[in-house]
Amino acid sequence: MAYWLVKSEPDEFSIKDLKNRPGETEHWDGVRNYQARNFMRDQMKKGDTAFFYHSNCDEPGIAGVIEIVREGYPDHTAFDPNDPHYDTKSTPDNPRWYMVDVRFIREFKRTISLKELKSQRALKDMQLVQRGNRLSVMPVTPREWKTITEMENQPPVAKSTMTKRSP
DNA sequence: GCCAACGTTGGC
DNA sequence: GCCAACGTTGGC
Repeated sequence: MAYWLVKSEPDEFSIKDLKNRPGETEHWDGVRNYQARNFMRDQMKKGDTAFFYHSNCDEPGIAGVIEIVREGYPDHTAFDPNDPHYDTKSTPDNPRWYMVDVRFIREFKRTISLKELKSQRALKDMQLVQRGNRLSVMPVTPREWKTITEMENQPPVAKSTMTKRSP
């Protein structure tokens, strides 16, 4: 089983929104980047798990875990002229964009913030924390996965607060 | 095939 | 809202 990370803006679609969907399942549509598409179309497998990352919000970071329940198939939102992700170059006969179906597994007890991920030496090579990274679907190594899931149970304590004295 | 212009992402 | 870092587009 492979590990992944997928990004979504919580104002548009959050991990809570996924949990509230029928069957806690939804298709991951709207990806319009070739590298991300290739991952979904070619490499994501049923049973793979992924981190649900909240981007472009107050506290960017990983909010929980989801599972791939259906492998890559054409993203029909690209065929819909009324959809914001409509693409005239994608047709049912020759689809350009793909999506997968995902199911909610669990929400982390706390969001593991991007800031915290960046501060972890073990994650310094992770694609997510590299400068200028904009990819919305990316692989996560088993080691990175383990590191991050363990971080959930180790609430970050800022050094500045550790040295503070009680009044 | 080069590259400038443009559009988007996403942290801050 | 700003802007750096990208990806895409299209003229040549």
